[in-house]
Amino acid sequence: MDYSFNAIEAKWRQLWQERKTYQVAEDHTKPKFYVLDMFPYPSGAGLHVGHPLGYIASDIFARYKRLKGFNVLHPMGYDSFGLPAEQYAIQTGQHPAITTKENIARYRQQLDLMGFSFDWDREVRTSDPSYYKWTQWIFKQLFNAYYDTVANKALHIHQLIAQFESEGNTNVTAVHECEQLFDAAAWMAFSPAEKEGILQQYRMAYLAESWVNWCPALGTVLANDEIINGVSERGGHPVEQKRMMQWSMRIKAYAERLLESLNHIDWTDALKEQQRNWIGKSVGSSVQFAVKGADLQIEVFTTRPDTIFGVSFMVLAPEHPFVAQICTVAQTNEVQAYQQQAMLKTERDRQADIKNITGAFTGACALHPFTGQEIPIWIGDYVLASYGTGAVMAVPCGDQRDFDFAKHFNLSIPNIFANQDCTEAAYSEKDAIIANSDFLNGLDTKAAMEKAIAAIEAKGIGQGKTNYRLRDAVFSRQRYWGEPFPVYYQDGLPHLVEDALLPVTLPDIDAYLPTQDGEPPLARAAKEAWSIHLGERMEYNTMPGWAGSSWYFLRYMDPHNQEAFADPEKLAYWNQVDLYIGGSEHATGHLLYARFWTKVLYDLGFITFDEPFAKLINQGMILGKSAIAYIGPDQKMYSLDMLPASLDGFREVRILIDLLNDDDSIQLDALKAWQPQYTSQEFICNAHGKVLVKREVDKMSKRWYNVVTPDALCEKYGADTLRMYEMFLGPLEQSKPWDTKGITGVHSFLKKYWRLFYQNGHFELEDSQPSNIALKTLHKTIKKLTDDLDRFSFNTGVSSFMICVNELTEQKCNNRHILEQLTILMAPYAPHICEEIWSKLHPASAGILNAAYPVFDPAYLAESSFDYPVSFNGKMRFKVTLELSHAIEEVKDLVLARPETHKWLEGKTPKKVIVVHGKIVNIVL
RNA sequence: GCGGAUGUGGUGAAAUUGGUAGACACGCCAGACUUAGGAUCUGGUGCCGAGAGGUGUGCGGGUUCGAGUCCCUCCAUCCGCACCA
Repeated sequence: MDYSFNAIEAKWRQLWQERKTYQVAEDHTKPKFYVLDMFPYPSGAGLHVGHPLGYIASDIFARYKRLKGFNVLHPMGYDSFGLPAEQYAIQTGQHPAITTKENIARYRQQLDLMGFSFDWDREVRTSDPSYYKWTQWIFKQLFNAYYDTVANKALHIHQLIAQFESEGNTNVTAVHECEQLFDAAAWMAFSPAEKEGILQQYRMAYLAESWVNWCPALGTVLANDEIINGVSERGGHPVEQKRMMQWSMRIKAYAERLLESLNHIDWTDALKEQQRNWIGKSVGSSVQFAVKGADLQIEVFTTRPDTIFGVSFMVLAPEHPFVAQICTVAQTNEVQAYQQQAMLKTERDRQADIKNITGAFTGACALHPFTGQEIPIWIGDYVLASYGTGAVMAVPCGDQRDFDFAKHFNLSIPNIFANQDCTEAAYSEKDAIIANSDFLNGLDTKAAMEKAIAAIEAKGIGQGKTNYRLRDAVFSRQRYWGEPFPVYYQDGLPHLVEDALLPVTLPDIDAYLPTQDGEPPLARAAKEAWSIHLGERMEYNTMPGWAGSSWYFLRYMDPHNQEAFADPEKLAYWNQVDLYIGGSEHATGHLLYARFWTKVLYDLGFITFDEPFAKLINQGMILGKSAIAYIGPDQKMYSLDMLPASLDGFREVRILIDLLNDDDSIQLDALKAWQPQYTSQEFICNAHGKVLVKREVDKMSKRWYNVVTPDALCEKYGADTLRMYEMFLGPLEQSKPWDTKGITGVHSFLKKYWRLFYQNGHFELEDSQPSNIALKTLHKTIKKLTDDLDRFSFNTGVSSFMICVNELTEQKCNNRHILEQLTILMAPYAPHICEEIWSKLHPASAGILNAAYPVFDPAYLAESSFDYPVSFNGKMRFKVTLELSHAIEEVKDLVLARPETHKWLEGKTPKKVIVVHGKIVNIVL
């Protein structure tokens, strides 16, 4: 009987749904296991074969854990706020909610085809008011929190206010930006506006000015990737750097904890390293340099206070607030011109372009704090306003960028290292002895640092300091399709909307664009359009994409709760995510923010764990294979093998891969029908009358015409085949190109597996005691499979099944026990076919996931002899089968006595013979 | 520029702890069955060589009895870099 996968899969999809096979609830009699996928943004293009890769892996693992007796939480939802829907709305006027709903429906349809064991009753959508009500609620907790450096955790802002009221802020131990000192009386005398202004400098969620990419023509802020070569991607308008009042999150307060607890989670070293670098801890010192003839102190942060005597100039970021004040009249034009120029560059451009050294002299000088020497103050765009203090003390002999700058502008490069030459390049190693440095002479870096910091502190011009590259996270977006803030303004001050009035829902507006005067789209909403309208106005910004995704894993635990973001008992039961699978592109965005919010919620007592994802695996990207055709100067399309030696005047065009035959030739009629420019295309065919294309690996994307969707493959080969093939492609973590051709191998394998159960066209199994050889095959497979699953090696798992089925076919095995055990092993990978077989084996069973996972017995694999590979100088020459009972010395003698050994010895005496028992023999000549 | 990853047959890959390189598939070649094949089955297939054999894991060095695996240098490709998600 044939393996009719379409019928089988449709049947089980329906039965699983009817029986609610994958619904879970808290069950204290079983150990819990939480398997999570990074939820998708539902784009208009639907899913391509790359998207489900991680979902298949996590589904296999979730099913495996269920078979192992765990209560498995395996949910799915949608990260459904985002720019693409908004852009589409701008173009068409269609409300993003409609687009989003349609896209989700399409995603769901595609996901259902693949047979995932998601508990869909727990679905969440970040754009659903019942969900973002709680995103707003969490924002409120952040607004009402500050970070106490002694308790080393976030505390409620009431505690801070109480302290202000009783003693002012002189003894406050909080992370803040408040430079003003006040006592209790002064605090009590402040106006509400003054009080709030001060509190903003302590709150975890606060309003402050930040630098943004402002596009005046579009009236909006742009992301770096919306800017191409300094102009907006849409429309090509100029973009400039601008300060703007924005909501921010004080994630910097958590820098040390985010760094430290990386040591306690099971993520790859690569990913942890990326987060460590992102947080960018550096230990050094702050130093103040007085400006000559002005009452100004320029503060710098340096990681090398030991090199302070090597300072020969200073560089400020072009945006540094002092620039205008210190610039001399003579230099004003040059400096302003340079500022203009720098303003047009994005930060990334400024960092990437180190070949073009640019800068301008302000005309002003600073005074060296120890020598009193005059130090010219320059501005240069290699210094970033957003890192450190936006100013550096330049030590050209010790820092390559400073060195290059000095060379370019002909500034002096004093050498402060004994026995190091600094005429050609800076010496940035930390192993030199300091010289020409007054009281630091003769010290090594470490000792010099300590002494320099002590001197700096003694002089009162700075202190030892730890700096982090991590910046506070900007939390406002001037967009429509995001969470509204639970905030209104009264007398110009932000106030929170009370809990009972949440959620503040998105008001309808007439166009999804900024207003004429550059206000965000929500400023267009009429008062009545808001679900709540308080004070003078509501907050017009919306939250960023990462707001909803920073806590969604918690909502899955209790998705319909209307009283809390989740029931504390359920939070305690499901606890951390045990396995999280998703793309590595989220390494420093989502994964850091989710850790941050988790820690805040932990500090405030809402959850009992302070890391969200105990174990994390990154799946690689599936790439597409584009089809590239060549069009000659004569406008004819040339077959790849008909191209002339010189391609002058030729252009490459990408054509839809669906228009190709298996041999990479174009279906010419289909091409002509595809796009109007090809309607009367002429071709230069090869000798076989074909037009071949070149295949090239690109990102899988609509724009390269190389997208392969799961739908058609499910239809043609079945979901089980597709699931196994995606796993078979290679290691989960690696990127790899998609090639549909290979899928037939996996499909044949499933057919071969199916045939094992059939004799003369009937489903028929024999019940006798299984043979030793079949038991050996089975147990070898059990061992390999469990080992592979434990290290998340899904591709080798599929190979093991193939080997097993090949061997059982060879053995003509039709034994019930063997095939039943194999079926349980395979159920996580190919759930439909295994469920179908299981239902034939056990018609009364509630489903294969209730079966017991096979247990490995090493007794079946015991061997008495081994094929020793015999190598000469490490090259394997022949094999000798020997009993494993032979000791090492006996093996050596037996091998040396062999005639083959004599042949390879070529009359020489072995210098050494190495025998590793049960592994190898190596004879050294 | 900074940070991370990856380089093994024609292709996707395997080799889990330093111990037989290329398992398992795709493709290709030869054959069987068939009216037919995008079905099924059998055999072969890293490269050079008629063969013996030589050679081979991005390049170049090193450690070791033994290196795809460890160390150093270089090269190439991909991903991220704070408002794409």
